[in-house]
Amino acid sequence: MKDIDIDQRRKKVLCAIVDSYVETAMPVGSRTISQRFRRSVSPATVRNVMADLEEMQLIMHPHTSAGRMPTDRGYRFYVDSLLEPERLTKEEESVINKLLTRECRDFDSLMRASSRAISMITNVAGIVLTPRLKRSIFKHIEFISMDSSRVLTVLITNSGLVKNSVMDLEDEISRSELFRISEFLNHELEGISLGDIKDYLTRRLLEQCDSFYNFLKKAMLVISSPSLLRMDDRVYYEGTTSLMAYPEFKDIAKARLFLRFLEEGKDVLDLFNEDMEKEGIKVHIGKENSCKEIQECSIITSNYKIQHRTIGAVGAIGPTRMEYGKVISAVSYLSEMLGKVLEDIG
Amino acid sequence: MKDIDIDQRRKKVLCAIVDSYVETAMPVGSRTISQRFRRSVSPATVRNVMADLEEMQLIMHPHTSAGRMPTDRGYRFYVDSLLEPERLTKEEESVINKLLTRECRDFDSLMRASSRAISMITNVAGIVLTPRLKRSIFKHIEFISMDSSRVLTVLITNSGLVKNSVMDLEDEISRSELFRISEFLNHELEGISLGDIKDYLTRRLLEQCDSFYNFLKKAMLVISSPSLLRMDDRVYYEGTTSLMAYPEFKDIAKARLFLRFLEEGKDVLDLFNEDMEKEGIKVHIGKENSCKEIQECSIITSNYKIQHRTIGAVGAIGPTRMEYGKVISAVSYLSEMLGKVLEDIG
DNA sequence: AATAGCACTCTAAGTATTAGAGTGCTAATG
DNA sequence: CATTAGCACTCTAATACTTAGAGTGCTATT
Repeated sequence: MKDIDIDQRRKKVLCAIVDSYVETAMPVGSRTISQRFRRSVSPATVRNVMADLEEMQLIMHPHTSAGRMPTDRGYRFYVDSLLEPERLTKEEESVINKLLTRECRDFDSLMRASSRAISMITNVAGIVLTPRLKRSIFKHIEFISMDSSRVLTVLITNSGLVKNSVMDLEDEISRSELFRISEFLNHELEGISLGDIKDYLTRRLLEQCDSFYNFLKKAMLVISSPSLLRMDDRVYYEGTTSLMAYPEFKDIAKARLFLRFLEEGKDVLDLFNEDMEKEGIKVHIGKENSCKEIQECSIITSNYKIQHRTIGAVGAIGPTRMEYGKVISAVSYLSEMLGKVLEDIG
Repeated sequence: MKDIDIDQRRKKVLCAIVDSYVETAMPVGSRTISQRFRRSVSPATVRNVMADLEEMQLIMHPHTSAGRMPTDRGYRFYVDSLLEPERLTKEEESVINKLLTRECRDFDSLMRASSRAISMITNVAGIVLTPRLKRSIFKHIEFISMDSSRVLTVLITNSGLVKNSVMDLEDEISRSELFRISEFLNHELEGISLGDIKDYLTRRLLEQCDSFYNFLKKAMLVISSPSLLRMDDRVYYEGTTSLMAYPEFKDIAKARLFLRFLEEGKDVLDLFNEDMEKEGIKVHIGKENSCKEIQECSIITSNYKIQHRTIGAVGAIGPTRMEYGKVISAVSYLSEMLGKVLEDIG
């Protein structure tokens, strides 16, 4: 190893430190690294390299006589520059495939199966956001009379999401009118994204006059029913129990704060929504996260798409000390598969 | 206190031990009890009573020089004979009411709000089972064409549960036939419980002959679509994070087993299903539970009803050391309210 | 530049000590 | 006779003390 570029060696050492620390959760000593390289370098040399890496703030000391562990910056460098892309094994892929196809009948199950799939393969918590209603595309609407004053609206989107909501009509609109409205909407809104519907109808409204005007207005009233297009974006997560086995969560108070953070859901939702604007795999490491509850955690996210349109996001969360390679591949693969499954059932 | 029936005193002491232990989680000494009775009895006397209670296996010693704590039998006696029924405060009731009415638009939210309501008020985990499909009553069915081969079935029950499921038709049944089938079913099945539908149709089938026979057979095929009446009974639970604050869960390994137990869900479902056959509030204390993961926990369950028919169950789970009075009232009140809310939206 | 050697540091695990909370028993008391 | 005071005894949990060993950083050597 003598004639290797010094920077190359630094990289290798950092890599070894990360790998070893991820595996054992113990600060890594120079002896260990030396052995990892089959003694082709002495511990003393490794110590010198380590001193350099520490100066670069890529690794740190918990105390004088302890080994080194990666800093957030260290992980960042590892993820950006050292990690070569890997694929899940055939077995792992088939676990995901089976789970998704088995549970795809019902939307709720599919979401839960997806988050469970990630957590099973990566051993960290899996997170799945339901398809954003606003990004989904209108497919069909149908009104079903429940009793004298109430109507069940069934809205079908291209993501296979069927949204039921009950409307109180109070006799403003007759049944026959409602039937005409549904015919009109089904014809008119084909292929329009739910987020654009109101704008679209408003524009139509301005173009029209007289007799059709009132009809359109009623149609608009119906489609604007608060519960119908209301965001009920939900965060599914699973696998927190596996997380509790990590030494990082041995302090139950910390574990509790973390769980509360997930249970609360708001911040998770915001984070994922923000990430959804960007393409590809996103990685947030430790202190890079603005929420203090998860500053010792890392989050990996990815979008899933239907017909090349991003409609939702999946991800994983666990301690900063995680197997980034595997988690990234799992999140990536799942996002792809979930898109496909949704496309099939949509 | 001298001239009080000796049994009466034992009861009071047991009661005091339970109350104090529930509050502090520390074994209760004779001094403490004596003070609780404003020194009307001396610690020595209390010690004698305690010795009796211990002989009856209602309380125990963790070790010689520690105070007493209730045994499972002790809690059982406390719950059955000592606890007088209490009501939630107006504030607590209004917390439940607000939560349920605010989240009642959508079924999933309602279930989650219910479990959260229990956990918020009792500080233990709240559990809610979705209305059993088989116990619900048929209200309306509608078929919506999705594409050439698939049909979305929308089944509405009296519990407001709207069940969507997709059917692959493969041209066995024409659209017009399907329409006639829905009209037939809507007319015929009014008021029949979903669990009885198959039997009912089979009976009808045997009565009929010739032309109508084939029609009935197709109707039956449709209603028997595996995903339609398939049990997808689900367990909602919330409030596990509050649970983690209890000293009982300071051992993270135990906490993990417990969480896994809930996450798994199967055993919870079985337990609640079994309890559903019985009326009123059911209490399972510690070792009375057959699942070893929860033998240091107690479970309180109650049914909820629509039109006097039991269709589901709610409950709470926490450490045996819980405020039984409050938890029982909360579960009881919630089950009542949930039934009402479901009746309203059904 | 790489390595061996060595003094030095710090933790974590094990051991010892001790204060005090609480008991159970016995004898005294109204 | 039920109740109580007194007292010796027990056990825990907290604190302090000790020590082995893992690992470093520096210096001298190859």
